[in-house]
Amino acid sequence: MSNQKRSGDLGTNAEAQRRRNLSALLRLVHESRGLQRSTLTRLTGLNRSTVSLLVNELVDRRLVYEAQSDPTNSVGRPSPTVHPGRNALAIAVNPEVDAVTVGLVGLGGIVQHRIRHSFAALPDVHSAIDATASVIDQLTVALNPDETIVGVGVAMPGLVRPGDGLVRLAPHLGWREVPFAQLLHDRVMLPVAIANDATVGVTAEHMFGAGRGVDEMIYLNGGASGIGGGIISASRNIGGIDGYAGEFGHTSVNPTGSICECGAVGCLQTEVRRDRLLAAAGLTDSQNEDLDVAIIEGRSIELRTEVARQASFLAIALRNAINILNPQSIVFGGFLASLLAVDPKRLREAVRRQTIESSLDRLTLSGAQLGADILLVGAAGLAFEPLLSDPTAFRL
Amino acid sequence: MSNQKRSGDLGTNAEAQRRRNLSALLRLVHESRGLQRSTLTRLTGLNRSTVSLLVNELVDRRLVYEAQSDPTNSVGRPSPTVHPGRNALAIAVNPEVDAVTVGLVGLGGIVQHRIRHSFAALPDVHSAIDATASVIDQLTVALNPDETIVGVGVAMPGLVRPGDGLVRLAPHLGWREVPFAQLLHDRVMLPVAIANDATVGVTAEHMFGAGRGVDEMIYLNGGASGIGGGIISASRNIGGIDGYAGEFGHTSVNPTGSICECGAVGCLQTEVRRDRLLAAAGLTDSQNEDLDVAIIEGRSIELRTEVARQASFLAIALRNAINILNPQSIVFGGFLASLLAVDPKRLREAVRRQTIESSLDRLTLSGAQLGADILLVGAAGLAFEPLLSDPTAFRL
DNA sequence: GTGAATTGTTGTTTACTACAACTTATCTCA
DNA sequence: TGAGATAAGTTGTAGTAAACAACAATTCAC
Repeated sequence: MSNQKRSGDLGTNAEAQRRRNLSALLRLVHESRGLQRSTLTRLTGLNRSTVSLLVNELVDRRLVYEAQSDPTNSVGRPSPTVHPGRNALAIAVNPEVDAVTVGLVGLGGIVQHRIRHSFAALPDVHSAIDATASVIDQLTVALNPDETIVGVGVAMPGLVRPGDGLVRLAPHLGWREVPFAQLLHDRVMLPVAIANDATVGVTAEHMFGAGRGVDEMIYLNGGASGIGGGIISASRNIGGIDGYAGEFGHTSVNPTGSICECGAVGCLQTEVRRDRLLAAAGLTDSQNEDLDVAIIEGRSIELRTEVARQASFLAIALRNAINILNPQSIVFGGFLASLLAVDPKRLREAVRRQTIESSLDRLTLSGAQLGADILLVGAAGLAFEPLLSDPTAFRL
Repeated sequence: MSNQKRSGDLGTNAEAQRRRNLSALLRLVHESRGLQRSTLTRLTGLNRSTVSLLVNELVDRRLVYEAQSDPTNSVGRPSPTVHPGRNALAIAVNPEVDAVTVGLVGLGGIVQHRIRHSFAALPDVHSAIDATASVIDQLTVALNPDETIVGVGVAMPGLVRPGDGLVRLAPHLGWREVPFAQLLHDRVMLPVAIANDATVGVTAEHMFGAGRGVDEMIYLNGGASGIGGGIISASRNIGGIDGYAGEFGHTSVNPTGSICECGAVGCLQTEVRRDRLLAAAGLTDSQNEDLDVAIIEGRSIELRTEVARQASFLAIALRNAINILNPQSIVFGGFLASLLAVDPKRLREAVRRQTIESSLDRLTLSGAQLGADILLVGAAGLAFEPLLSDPTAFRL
């Protein structure tokens, strides 16, 4: 590559300008899953003729395609709709304790295939890599010749070092200092990007779910293994210096509470736990699909009491998050969504009592919208990132 | 103004490119207080000849000036040093309960004059505006003819709505819904920008103080009226949707603590308080300059006990902040700096016990460096922002 | 004092977007 | 049904900004 000039530099030259403009257009098309060329003109502020040239370049590169728009009943020449191209695909991977899920995802965040490979026992790194790689092979073999995998994105339940994708610690998988990205790359020979699962989740909800159009949001997910979170500010992910930001599960809500695996006392995730809800509901671990219904129905006094107890601890964590980050939206996933849904007013009121009035004015609390696809969509977003930030490097 | 194209748009045209490059150069010169042209070439990645043209344009606009560099003992033609221009000045304002401080600040964050106007009693809005405006008049009358005030920046102890600069609530001044920016603008006929004092403080420490070169930092300031904070992530201020982010003083550290003026229980600032330290040190409110020395010396058992107690609550707040934001640096101002300085290892150890190991690896805890100037430097930064982001609009 | 190294300067070239004029497609209303 | 209005795609030209290359200036090393 002869050109030294990359986006890390502060200056902008003509080539960088075109890269930026193509990137802006492709991102808009990706995030909206298709919009009119005239809308692109308005949103970018670029001249009509320039948008025409740039869109044509994206069409040439097969990154987008144009189609007639639905009749709009308005005067003037109809503007074609620009859709995300169907040939650029990403592989999304989500390793868990009992399975690895691999998805094939298109631009626009559309999950086209999903394959879940179950494990009989907690997988070690090599069997996880083996399984993942063989599922990826299976997916890539089935591709049409004109379809291209631009990369692999992994949503990892653990702490991941950005840059090299080293998994510092994945407590529930029992992994420590595992170069997962490198290992997977060596097997599938595709670019591999990794991030924490909650980080990936917040990006997905921000782009395609409950956080659309929201610039400042927090995502909190409650799973079997604890509570994870991600932060979006100014429409960008807040990762912190090592990518470990968003660990709301380890914030203090009860200084007299029990000891967390992290060593601290009274973490949010030692007090707000799915297993306690399951126990209060009289369900076993395998019945966790029934938990949401049980919570909403408030089946027993024990369950209602536990729900109320956990909601009050959750409110403390929310108070801290709100006072620190002043978000516009907090989105709840997993069983936390049920803790909200069972009585949204109660949770909101509990938070209201603890926060500065103004901070709550424009805040919405809501459930995640992407369901089972959230981590696949988010992981695919990691894989698409190089394409979106520099479309000039890709021609399908 | 005939050109509709402004930076809010996503697209980039030639004019925007030049604006961005001039802005990048001027920011570098401002933040470094002077660096060599060859360094600018390296940092921006632009061509030598381009930097030459752009710097000349900034010189023409009197925003920077060039001077011979000190001999460097290295081969090659010496590169001149580009210094921030001396003619562009900002007015910085910091209203407090007993006085308003007004400063005259140059590019590079250099405070040239500081005038403190004391109030006999808590000022109402109009007397505060009157006093501020008259001090500003006093400063502007004394200017040389070639010096220009580019704007006024205000560091406000309270919640400020970005955009229109409405002061939603300044509890200690007793102000509520005060259009301070508008009122001051009407009097001095200069652009007025306002932000919360801690927000302004973190920007100042980030640019010129303990946070230089740090991309992810938190600033926590302990004053008579409580604890405020500001957040920098990816080198940008995190304000939240209404600019109220960073209110670490109202995060929960003690669910069984006392009731805060915000209505919640056990806020950091109900437990970590300057007045309790003064009382434990046997000092009156007017002796607060002696407090820092007393804390460091550990004058009495009462004081040492209170310091230890407050440090343990501070550690809980830090734990939460670290787990949420994963900062590289936390900078302490006011009496919090003394709570750190009296035993940095103890505080760090208390935090270590509560946080994920990896999050602490690269974290530094340190005291603020800018001293009394911090709010003036930060407020001036608000006023300089339009100049820095679009130097093409200014010619002095 | 000569050569190597680094950087400023100048004239030319290249690339990208804006602009203006024209064309196309749709709706409205007589 | 057709003229006019409106909106937007298309095309050729122009303008602007940065890169590039060659040269000049300055310093150090030997």
